[in-house]
Amino acid sequence: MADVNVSTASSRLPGPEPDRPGSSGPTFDLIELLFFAYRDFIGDADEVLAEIGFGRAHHRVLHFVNRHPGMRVADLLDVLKITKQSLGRVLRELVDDGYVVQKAGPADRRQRLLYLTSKGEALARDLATLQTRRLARALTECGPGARVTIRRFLVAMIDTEAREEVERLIARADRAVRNRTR
Amino acid sequence: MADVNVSTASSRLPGPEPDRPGSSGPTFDLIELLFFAYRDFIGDADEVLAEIGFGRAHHRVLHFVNRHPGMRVADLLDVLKITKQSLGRVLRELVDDGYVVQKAGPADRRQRLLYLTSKGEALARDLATLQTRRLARALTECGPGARVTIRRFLVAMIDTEAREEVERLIARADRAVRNRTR
DNA sequence: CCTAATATGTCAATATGGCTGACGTAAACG
DNA sequence: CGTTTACGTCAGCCATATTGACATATTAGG
Repeated sequence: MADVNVSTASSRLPGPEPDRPGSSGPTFDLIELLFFAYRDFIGDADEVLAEIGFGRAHHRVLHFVNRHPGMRVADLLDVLKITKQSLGRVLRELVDDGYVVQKAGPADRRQRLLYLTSKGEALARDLATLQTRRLARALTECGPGARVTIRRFLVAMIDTEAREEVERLIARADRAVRNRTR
Repeated sequence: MADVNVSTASSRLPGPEPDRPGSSGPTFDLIELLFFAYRDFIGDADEVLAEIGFGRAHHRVLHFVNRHPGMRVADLLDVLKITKQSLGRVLRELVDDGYVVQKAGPADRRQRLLYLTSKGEALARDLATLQTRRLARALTECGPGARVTIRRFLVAMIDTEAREEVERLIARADRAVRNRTR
């Protein structure tokens, strides 16, 4: 893999050379801020989840099923990029506890399309509210127009190969929400 | 290519509608983008780390010790917000493999001040380079001025109680780096 | 000086959330 | 038919986190 070359190539001694890639560069503080920001962003929901014995894995499933009612298990695996064995455990707990239901696909009955129960929707809404609140607060502090910049930045941070799919995913979910609330 | 779609997508109106009361909120897409952006941001380093049998925990320690040479174990625990038992294992591996050294504090000899070896610095630099490169690319795509907005956003996402400490941490590290490279 | 507090390390047990490999079952497809 | 697809599941492993208890050195205070 190309990363091996990176590792060996830059194994020179650290010195006061002017072109040190890690030297406070213009983005070094952003690395740390991203770490702290993401930790706190996730932390809100973690507390709620811990109370009912769930973790982040459950949150991710709740979130995406909520955004994409009727999505297939395979789709979820693709989005989360985990194995079906890993997902299986989490999904079973969510189903057993009455947060998620699975219905056979109308056209292809092998599919187990995923939906949230009202209980699941309530939890997903609570979690989303916490994160939305933090985001809204942050956006307010950044002033108007910041949203567009920040959205563009987040997209630009995603692997170029994955961007298109992510954008499609979001657009499709937004369309679904529009239909539901119409 | 994908970039065309991205630019058209992000020049569109973001989200369903800018401000819709009672809906899933205008920040819903940002929740997902943050998830994907952070995953890919971390993913670069994960690959390198996996090759030498390390994980994210090692990365975090490398990063902060690199930024704060001579920091105490207690400081690290405070920053990472994990238990010393968890840190212990990771730290031992890093020391055993020659990435980190511990020296007794000059004033208080109970302290084991943490430093990177040149080997540790090389690895930390490699990892930082990957993340810095992604960040720099993303900032470029966002145009000039975006950096300020994004930095402000990331700070605003941090718990208000923790912000001051984080800002101090970053400022101190930047100062240290400036002194080292002078 | 002795005791208490501090900084750190470590042992043991446990949980979560990933992973691989192998196998089963039902349904669709050709 | 037989093959492929969509999904589930069993068994075991690994990484990272947790709590609780205890050990050791060193500093600080009455």
